Amino acid sequence: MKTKQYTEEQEQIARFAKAMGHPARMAILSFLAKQDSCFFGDIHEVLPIAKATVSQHLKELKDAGLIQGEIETPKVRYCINRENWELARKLFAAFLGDCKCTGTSCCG
Amino acid sequence: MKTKQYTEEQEQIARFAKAMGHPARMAILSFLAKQDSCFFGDIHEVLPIAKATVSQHLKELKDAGLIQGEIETPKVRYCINRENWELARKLFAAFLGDCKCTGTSCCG
DNA sequence: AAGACAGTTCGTATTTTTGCGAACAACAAA
DNA sequence: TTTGTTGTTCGCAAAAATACGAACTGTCTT
Repeated sequence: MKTKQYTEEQEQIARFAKAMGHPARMAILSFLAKQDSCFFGDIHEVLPIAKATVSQHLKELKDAGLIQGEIETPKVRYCINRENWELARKLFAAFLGDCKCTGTSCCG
Repeated sequence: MKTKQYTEEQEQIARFAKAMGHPARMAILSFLAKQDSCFFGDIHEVLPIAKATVSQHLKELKDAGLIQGEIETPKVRYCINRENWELARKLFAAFLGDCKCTGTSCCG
């Protein structure tokens, strides 16, 4: 049907997935997931990109809800947003675990 | 370090995530995951976008390895690529299940 | 007041993504 | 041979993503 939009769940997973859809952002998330928290500078240090670009990627991850940051003058502390991280974990697990394809009439 | 690249795992998750990072593609994957397989026309029918656009999204999902398609003249049958789907399931589960953040020194 | 420090924001350039209609290809049916 | 059916590909336009240096903000330190 041409009128129907996408479900809220599809859009939410797409939002999370889009945020995770860049190697630099995956590296940031990996780095943050390994510890309780860290500063912008620590993140910048392990990435091969300019600080302005790091800042932009952090903003996107924050907008997607996967991380959060707070000023700890003169630095900025970033960490995983545990609540949404858990939501993402559940959504991806449910979605990817729900394939009905048996292969019996499948391509290949 | 400015010289290091991203890990293969980070790039692989990013590839899958990028493919899933659009509502239309999530809708396609949802639709395909519900059944063994279906034709292009069935997919086009449930999406609010032009067939050329649907074809493009299908191509991206295929390039990412999440689906596969085969000609069944005069139609084209699409289905989930079970092998990579399972790989994606494992990668996302491992990644999202591996957060060390305790909240003890976390923002918020 | 002047610097130094830690990040963010701005302006800009390049590339990629998204979307569509029109044209096309392949094949079956009339 | 002409027509119809099913999708893909092409060409284009608009929007978004990516990346960077320069400039800026706010807060300490001197």
